[in-house]
Amino acid sequence: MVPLPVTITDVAREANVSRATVSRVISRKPITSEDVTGRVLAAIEKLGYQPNLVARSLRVQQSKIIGLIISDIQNPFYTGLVRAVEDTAYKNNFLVFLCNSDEDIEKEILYLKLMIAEKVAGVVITPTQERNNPSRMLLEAGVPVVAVDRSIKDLDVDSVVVDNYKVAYELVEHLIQDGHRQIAIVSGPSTITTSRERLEGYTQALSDHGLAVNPLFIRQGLPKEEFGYRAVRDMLELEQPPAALFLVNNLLTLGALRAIREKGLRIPDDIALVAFDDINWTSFVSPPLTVAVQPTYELGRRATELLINRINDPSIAIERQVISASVFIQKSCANHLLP
Amino acid sequence: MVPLPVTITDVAREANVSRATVSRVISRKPITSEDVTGRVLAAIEKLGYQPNLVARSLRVQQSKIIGLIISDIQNPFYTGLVRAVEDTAYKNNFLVFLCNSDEDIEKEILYLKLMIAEKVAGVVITPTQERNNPSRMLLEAGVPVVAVDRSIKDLDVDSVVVDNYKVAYELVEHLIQDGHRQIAIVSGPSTITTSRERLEGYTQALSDHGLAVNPLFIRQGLPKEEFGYRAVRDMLELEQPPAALFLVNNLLTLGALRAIREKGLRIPDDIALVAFDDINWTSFVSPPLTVAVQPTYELGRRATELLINRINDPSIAIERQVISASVFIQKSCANHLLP
DNA sequence: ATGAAAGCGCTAACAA
DNA sequence: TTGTTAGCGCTTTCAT
Repeated sequence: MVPLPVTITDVAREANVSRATVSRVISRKPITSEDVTGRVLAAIEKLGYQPNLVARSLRVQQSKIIGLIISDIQNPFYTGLVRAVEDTAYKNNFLVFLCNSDEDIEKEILYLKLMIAEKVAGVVITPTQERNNPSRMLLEAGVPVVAVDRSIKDLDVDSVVVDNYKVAYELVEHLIQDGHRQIAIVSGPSTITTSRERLEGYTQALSDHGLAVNPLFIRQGLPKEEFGYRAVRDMLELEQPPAALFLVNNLLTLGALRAIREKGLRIPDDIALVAFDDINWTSFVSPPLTVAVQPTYELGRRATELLINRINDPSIAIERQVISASVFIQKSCANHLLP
Repeated sequence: MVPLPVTITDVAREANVSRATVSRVISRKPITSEDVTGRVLAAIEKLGYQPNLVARSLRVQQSKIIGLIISDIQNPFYTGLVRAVEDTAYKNNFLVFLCNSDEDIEKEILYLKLMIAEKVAGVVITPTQERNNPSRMLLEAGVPVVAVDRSIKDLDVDSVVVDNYKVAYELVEHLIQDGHRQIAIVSGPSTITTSRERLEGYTQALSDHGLAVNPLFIRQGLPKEEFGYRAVRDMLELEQPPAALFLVNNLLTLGALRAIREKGLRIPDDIALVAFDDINWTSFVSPPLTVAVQPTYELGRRATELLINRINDPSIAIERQVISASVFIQKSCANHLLP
């Protein structure tokens, strides 16, 4: 019951060679004779030797581990992204540390420090703040970083993002073209890249079409279900409630749907709705929602590839990739006032 | 741009003490004088020292990392579980390696070897196979294991599972009490604990109520959306199609819903349905489905606590915790043939 | 209460 | 082609 770990020394003794030679065989250095290679391999097999990666990491001063710091794995949006990171890491023989930061900058900092302490090879992160981001610590410690989904200002890192401004603009413009004038937005705080950019797309679309921006129709809060519910419920109580809603993410949309249902309103007859993010039950909601589906898997895949490329060659140029989201026009935004 | 890592030696020099003393201060050994402690702390602060956890792990022969091997993070069922594992690990100052095994035993083995090689403190796993499970390797290497959601036969490990047999029995019995006779099941392969137990609950409920078990009504395959779709589509083509369906997980249910909709059938008028797993869009499907909601977060939390307890004291008795799932009876199982 | 020294398992110079 | 040796950064005896 005392599991004595078999080390490289045991293998060396068993194969009658030095530890260095065993090491060479393991790392497939093409400088070992067939005879010796065979003996070592046999000894490894016989003893059931597993190399100690911790020792190797210490010695070579870098590990085959990448850190993934995201806001919340339970958000369906991030699930696909996480899966992509894991898949891509797996293909390249990396393991991944999963860390949930919960939009909490202190928690994010704590995890960043742990990533440095664990000497990870690199980090993929959805930064909580756009400005003054603590990821700077990583760079100072020489750990490559890739920002995904959200950007980091004034920090020279690779990033993979969606064209939030443009897509938001399109969604809102679509509502306008359907004849809507009273369009409200429910968004996250402007410290988050995506929230800020989507809000900008919204206001720009309104003013480009000569529509006034009504402050009562702009709600910003924690981008979670609860806030989506409260914001929409409140706005529906207004003297002049909005006729159309723009929800900037899936959780807010969930909350909005709850408020709308509670109020007994129907989509799109009583209120129109467009939103960011696929919600995998979209096709079961009637009518289907008009949404901008984000390529979450692609985001994660590209971010991880970027990171691994940089790990392999830190000198390559910083890259910023922008992917487009696909807008699916569906019935949820029709305007019943029009013919 | 060359980030020179500051080590314990640098701190020692700065504080004019030995490395041993710095180490003592860091690990809060209560045997350092106030004077020295202060100097060391100041030096750490000044130099921005971060301990190298890899070196520590090598030295103390164990890390503050746990491995999590699950079938697929993209399955909503596992998302809550993963989150719980991460939360609990975080509270206890552990990091977690996220590994997707994809029901692939080879991939599972590869990850298990990596966990051993990385010298993790313990592993939480949803084993792919009930029998002859490769987790044996972990135990032989002295790494504690906790099985969650599924069990491992003939291996002495802690586990946290749901009472699948009982819950399945209840769901099927409910259909029977609603007057259904032609009840089909779509399940996973019997090598997976949960699939086997739920199938057993199904057959037992049928025979306890004097109903024959129709082999045509038992479908087993990869527990994914695609198989759910194919299995239900095929059965609906039968001369004598089933009048009620029992889906043993969320993905299969998704597939079933697709097949049912494609066929133009309505629930429960044309076909009744009960299922395992919450599907977060349940409340938006009309009518709401009768489902057994599994306490996924609780599963993950308890499993991780069990694991950490065992890491702290390997001598404690093996524990098997069984949690109950909550059955939500909703309209999806009503029998239109009855008054 | 503190320091000196050894060693965790591995890899990489350097020698042979 | 192979072996010898040193050392990655840390903790922990054992002295003092």
